[in-house]
Amino acid sequence: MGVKERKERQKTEMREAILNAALKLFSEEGYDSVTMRKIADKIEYSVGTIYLYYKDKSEIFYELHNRGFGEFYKKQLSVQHIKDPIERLMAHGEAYVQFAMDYPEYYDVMFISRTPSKELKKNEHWIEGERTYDLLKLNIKQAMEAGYFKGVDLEVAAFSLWSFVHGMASLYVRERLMMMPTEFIKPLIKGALQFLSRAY
Amino acid sequence: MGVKERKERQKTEMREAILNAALKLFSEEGYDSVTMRKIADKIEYSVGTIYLYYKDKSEIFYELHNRGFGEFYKKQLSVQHIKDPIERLMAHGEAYVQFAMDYPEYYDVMFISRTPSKELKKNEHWIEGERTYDLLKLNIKQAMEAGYFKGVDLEVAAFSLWSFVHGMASLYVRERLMMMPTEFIKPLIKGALQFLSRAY
DNA sequence: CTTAGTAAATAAACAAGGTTCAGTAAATTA
DNA sequence: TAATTTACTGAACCTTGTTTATTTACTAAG
Repeated sequence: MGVKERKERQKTEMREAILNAALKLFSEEGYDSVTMRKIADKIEYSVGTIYLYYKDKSEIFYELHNRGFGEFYKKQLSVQHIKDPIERLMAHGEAYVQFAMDYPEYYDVMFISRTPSKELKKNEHWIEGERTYDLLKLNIKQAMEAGYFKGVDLEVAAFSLWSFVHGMASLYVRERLMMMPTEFIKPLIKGALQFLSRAY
Repeated sequence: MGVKERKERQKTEMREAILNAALKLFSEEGYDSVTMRKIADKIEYSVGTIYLYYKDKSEIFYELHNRGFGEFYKKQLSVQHIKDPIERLMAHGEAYVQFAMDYPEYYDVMFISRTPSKELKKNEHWIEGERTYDLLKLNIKQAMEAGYFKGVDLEVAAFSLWSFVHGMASLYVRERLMMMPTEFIKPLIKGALQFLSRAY
């Protein structure tokens, strides 16, 4: 009788397998050069099978995009217990970059990869990102209440901090820091976060 | 006779025509949705003809990319006349981001795209970039001599400033600012540059 | 245990795009 | 004018996303 249940389970397992294969391939080669046939090969099924589980290639992308944001948000929350608003902001920034370094594939899909089908879901999928952006703004606001960021507009501050960490993250993920010795990168990032805090 | 000369001239004219058509199309529709057939249509020749002048689609792109790099460096230099080191640094940053906004396709290959041919041009490529990174360091050093950046390591400062402008540029180029009204983006960038200068 | 019906998976086919190449036309040279 | 070289063409090839007709595997009723 557990037939229906088993089928459900198998269906999600299949969707999972496709997703895993796709994530690996996307981060290794980028959206464009990943073909449906490569994904099919990786999971050892035929091409057509994938279309029984996902509408098209971009749907796979968006699913990964969403999961990435889920993980991401959790990481960001893990820093909220810190009392001092400045320390919390620093930790927030460090968690951001650390996420990119730990899960470069996800970071790539979330913030770097060219998004397929331009107009299609433009608004809808930013909602995911908005949560974490709001968290950043909250932390900045609290720092403001503690006397920091004097005379700075909240939107400007949020945009600045985001740009800053995204800059480091994306240079790292897309291997534009190759001319720096690996062991210097982490200290450089820490130093940069400290440098930025001079502006708080 | 000027036959040879005329042929040379016609050859460069043709290459130029292809480049112009391609640039127009690239900036209108983006690299991926520009087809060789569209370029051919635009210059009113057959598809195959293009391959007599350029090895492949990416060569057209790289040619444009190189021109972009030239423009880039010029843009950066155009700011060097500014006396005040802080104003100069601000203008430097603004020129950086403005370049990315004016030539998003160029910026993309220079600093975002995964490098297609592995080692092939990696070094040569970065040498181009190094020029402008050195320019940034020079400007920071001069600001240091004028009493700014007290207690900040030069490498950290350069990395920070680069990350910052690259962050803004790449969010813009890869369309991650879609949730902001277009007319707010420019002021936001200006505000961010001003905010960063508090750390100087 | 059979068998009709359903679900899952496949292979083949299509369209669109980058690229190649055999052939044609035009220009040049002799 | 004839031979040769150069420029160009467009059909054909290959890859990739997607669809569809068909086959295979499974399920459940009789």
